[in-house]
Amino acid sequence: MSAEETRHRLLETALELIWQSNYNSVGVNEICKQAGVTKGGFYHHFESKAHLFCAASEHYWDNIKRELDTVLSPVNTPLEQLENLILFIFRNKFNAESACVRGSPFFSAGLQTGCEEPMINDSLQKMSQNGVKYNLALVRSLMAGGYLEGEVEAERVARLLSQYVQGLAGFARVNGCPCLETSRKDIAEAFYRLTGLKREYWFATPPTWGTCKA
Amino acid sequence: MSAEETRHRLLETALELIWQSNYNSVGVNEICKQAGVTKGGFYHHFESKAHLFCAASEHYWDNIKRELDTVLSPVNTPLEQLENLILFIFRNKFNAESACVRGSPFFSAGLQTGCEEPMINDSLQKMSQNGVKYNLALVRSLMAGGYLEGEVEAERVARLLSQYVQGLAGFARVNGCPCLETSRKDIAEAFYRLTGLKREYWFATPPTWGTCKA
DNA sequence: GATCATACATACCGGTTGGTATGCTGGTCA
DNA sequence: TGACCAGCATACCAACCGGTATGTATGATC
Repeated sequence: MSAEETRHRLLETALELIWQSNYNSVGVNEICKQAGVTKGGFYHHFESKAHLFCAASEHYWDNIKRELDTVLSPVNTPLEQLENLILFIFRNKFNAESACVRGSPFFSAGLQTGCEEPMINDSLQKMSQNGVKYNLALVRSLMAGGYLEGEVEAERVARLLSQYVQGLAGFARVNGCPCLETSRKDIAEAFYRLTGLKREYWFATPPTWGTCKA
Repeated sequence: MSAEETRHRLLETALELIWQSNYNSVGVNEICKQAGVTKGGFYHHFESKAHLFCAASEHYWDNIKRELDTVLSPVNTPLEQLENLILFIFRNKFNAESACVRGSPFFSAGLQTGCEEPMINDSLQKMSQNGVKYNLALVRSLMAGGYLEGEVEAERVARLLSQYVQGLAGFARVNGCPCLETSRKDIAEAFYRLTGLKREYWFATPPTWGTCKA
């Protein structure tokens, strides 16, 4: 196993484990064991657990960003962008194969709060604000296209969307995820309502990005 | 200090501490120290940390329920109920004096997830579903009063509200809470949008329950 | 072939965790 | 007056935590 691969596996494993629970309850030992790396290896690549977390969150965002840029690509119409984003969030929050809730460790970053490390809080904040930016872009293009009704304050609506997305995973995790179709409808309807999308466009646009497995 | 008072102080302290962070990162020692109770006292009253948590969540819900029954009292009009609930959530999520985010440990229960104890997950689920029930009652009375536009599926909307509330604290915690007035407007607008409240009623109803300090 | 840095592996550390065993103390009751 | 018991207080435990000190295998460089 090469050095780069070791590092990569630590990042991915940390994501996967924190994904399933949270920062505080995932130990370095567990990450190492799961990744097949010894503690010496861990601390060779990362200064501390907090540093790993920050590196992992950046690594995660790199992937997300690439997908989001596709989802919200200008080649798509605003309505398609909206539908694609809904689909994207749905797919990132729920694991269709195992019908369990993954919960997106950083996008819904608040789940991790409560740790004192300022470095981590900064990292989470950056991640969250990145999400708001993409929502803002979407809302603005919907506005420009005349798809929204009433007067819309774009920044506020973008924030509302982020707040909602933030809560999605937590709610689903606590209450279980009995019906994936329901979850997807929930997300869609929340986005329609929160953006103020005109009724005539509700559930009117087939998604163009990727395929929905559920 | 009487036995009942000791127990009560443990419950309250546990709430306060978990409030500020989460279940995993709050230790029994810290709870005891903060409550002025020794470990022997703790384990005299509670079988385990998990048992304390469950008892605390029930204790918390007892208080919340009493407030919610006032907030959503039938003597208030549906619009007043809506505004009161918004105010209630605002006051429970944000601490006006210290301008910090409290985050309501059980109402937005998902913040705590990631611990393996099934007993705790059950407790959180119960708490979350209680919240949905109250949202459902509100939506139904808004429906009956003709305050909503379009066709509304009450259960879904109630769930959307809970999902949103769930995310509020997490988002605010991560991103800070620079302006309380903004936060309150966010909550209000999200509730108006998610319920589908007719535009003519937006920000039209002065709250009747308690007073807003912010 | 000697040198040397990278990339780990192993063993260990002090501190903290949830939990327990036991001792003590003041009030209740026969 | 002595037995009894709830209601703690104190001391302690094994397990685990994040982190470190040190040893070693391996490939590149001169």
